[in-house]
Amino acid sequence: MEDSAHPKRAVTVADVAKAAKVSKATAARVLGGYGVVSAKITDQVIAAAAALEYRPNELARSMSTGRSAIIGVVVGDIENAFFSLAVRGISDAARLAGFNVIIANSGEELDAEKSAVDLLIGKRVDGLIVTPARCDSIDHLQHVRRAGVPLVLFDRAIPELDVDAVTGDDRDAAIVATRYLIGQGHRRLAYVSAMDAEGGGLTNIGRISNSAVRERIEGFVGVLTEAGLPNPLHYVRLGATDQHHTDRVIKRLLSESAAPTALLASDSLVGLRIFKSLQSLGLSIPKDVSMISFLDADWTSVTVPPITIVDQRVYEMGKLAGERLIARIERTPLAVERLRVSTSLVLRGSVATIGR
Amino acid sequence: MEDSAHPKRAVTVADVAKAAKVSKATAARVLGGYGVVSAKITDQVIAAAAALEYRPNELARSMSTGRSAIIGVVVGDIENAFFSLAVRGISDAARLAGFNVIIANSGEELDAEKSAVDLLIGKRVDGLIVTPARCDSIDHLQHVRRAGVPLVLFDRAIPELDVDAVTGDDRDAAIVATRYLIGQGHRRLAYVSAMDAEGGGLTNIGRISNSAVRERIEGFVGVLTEAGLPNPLHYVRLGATDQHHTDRVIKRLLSESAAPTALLASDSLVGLRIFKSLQSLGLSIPKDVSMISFLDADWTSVTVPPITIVDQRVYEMGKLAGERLIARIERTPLAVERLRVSTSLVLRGSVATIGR
DNA sequence: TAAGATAAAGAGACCGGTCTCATAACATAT
DNA sequence: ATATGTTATGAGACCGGTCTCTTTATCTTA
Repeated sequence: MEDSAHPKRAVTVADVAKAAKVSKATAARVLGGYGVVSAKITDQVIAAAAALEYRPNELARSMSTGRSAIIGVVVGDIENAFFSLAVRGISDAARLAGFNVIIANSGEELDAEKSAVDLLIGKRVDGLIVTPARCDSIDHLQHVRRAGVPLVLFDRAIPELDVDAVTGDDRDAAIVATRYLIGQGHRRLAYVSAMDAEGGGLTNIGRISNSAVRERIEGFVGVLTEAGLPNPLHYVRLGATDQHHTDRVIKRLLSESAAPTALLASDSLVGLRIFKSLQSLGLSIPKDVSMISFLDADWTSVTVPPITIVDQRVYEMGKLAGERLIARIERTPLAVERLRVSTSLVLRGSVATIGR
Repeated sequence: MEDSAHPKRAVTVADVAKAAKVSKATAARVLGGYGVVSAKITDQVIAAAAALEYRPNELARSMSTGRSAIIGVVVGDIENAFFSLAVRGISDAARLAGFNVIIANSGEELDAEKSAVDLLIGKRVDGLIVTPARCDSIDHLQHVRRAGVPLVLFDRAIPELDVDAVTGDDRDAAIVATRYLIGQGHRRLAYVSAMDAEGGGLTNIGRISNSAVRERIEGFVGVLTEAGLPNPLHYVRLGATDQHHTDRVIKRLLSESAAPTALLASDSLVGLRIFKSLQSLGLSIPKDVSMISFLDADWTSVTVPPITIVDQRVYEMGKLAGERLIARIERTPLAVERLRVSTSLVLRGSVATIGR
């Protein structure tokens, strides 16, 4: 009984060596799978290791080799379907190459992101995939580079940082979705994002610190402008951070004199909140308001009507990021680039055609 | 340029010590935050460390202290909302206590689970939370205990293994849901699970290797038996592993002569698949068929009708598991126990009252 | 002012692997 | 028989921290 009371020093190569009556170096060669050892001795060592239930101490191994076979991932919020799908893609790529994954959550907060990065560097991960919360604070990321740890940005690019990035083709996605809505006869469209509304209104798109958000808004605004629609910036609304705030944003938006007839949701969480807001306002989709959401989330296909979405192929994005990072870790010579994963519009039933 | 070309040996305490003109031991005391050092020397060392951008090597630290401040988590499938919520609960508990989390996926397969456990033990995690894929193969888990690593089981208990477990109150949940359906006048109910149907039919409940699944089925069958309803085992259907298989299971089930009027889905993924199956069969919920799903997933509240669910409070389960493990790691004296997190039935609109 | 107590800094072993280099044993060539 | 090469094993340094033990400097107190 009380197994755990005796912390029972773990079995080491030295123990195995002694049991097999060989030197530590020889036992290590067998157990570590390197160097040359005769068949007879190999068997002895393996038998001894099995008898003692030897398990290598990966920590010690990492210390001397300098490689941990771990890749670190810093995401905004694991609970978000976007990230959990991405993580699966990354994990799959990692496993295929013999790497493991440590996940850390930033909660989209810069400080948490910094300490997560520090911690993972401290654990001597072989490489890092980061979803930067902001693209204007890059000291900690530059330090990663200076430390010689390969880095791949995910979902958001930072041009000033000379490093690989895997993102969706956000501008294009927004353009396609917006054009589609205009094609269906909509003339007043709004883009709703969960980004924190610092100060409230949006004045300068260029200042948006998150490239994915910025590019989508640029695409959206660009199409509106190109179509000669008035006051596009007015139709970009931020701050849909939770159900309560979303309700407020949507309510205000729809009670304005030139209320939009179609809404574009920046991600599936915002989309779900908007859907619920509309539901609670007693509005029917798409009769009263049309909507399009980003990300092919579970819920979008079972609502009435099912939601037209921009499919981001997040799993592929994650896999690509993982593969890219591993290529860097293995020093494959590659130019630094931004990999864009194309998106596609999946038409379902949440967009009405407006008569002309 | 080419920062990463020079792998640039990381800065160590020795480097900092040299720069601060003190001994390695003294620098280590300052940097490691232990022992006693004068204010003046402390400042010198801190300044040197900052100038050199020293980052402690946690690997080395773990080697000498024997503690890694990491807890390992082996889950069935991160992509499943159940697990990603649980992981958030675990992570939150961990962060509060200064621990980090490594997540490994088993894909609900025993071999993958074994190697994940081995790997995490190899990384010298301070403790382990495992969702055992099967409750009848416990060698690898027993080895964890023998290695002196604290272990907490999650979602599924294994009585033969004298170790803490955090689960939902699965039997009770199934009983409450089943009784509710019967109370609404249903007389033919089916329980549909994603568990692999080895050989097809279910013959012996006691043999089900997953305690959560078994207890729910026991609860379900128990209530049916108690209500005098015929042939309860016949109404337990396994193998709803993907949309295709679920379609087949549901189609067959509903085309039988004594087809059920209500379905109980074992988790939210199965629930979603059932919902889609019913939709594609042109059946209306709850007019044609009633259903209840486990887990308060996103999609369940936005369907028409919204789905009545058994709320499992997964976040709390995860948090509890994390806290329990940390208590074990810190050698808090506690009796080994099974912690059951109670569930509650959330009535929405997917269950019809059948006239009598 | 010398003896003892106390505080601060240094020296070096240790954790458990990897890996270089030295050595021993044996085979082949001259 | 001696020189040379090849191969298997052993000895021990090293990775970057922690931590014990020793030494040195400072402070009391008689």
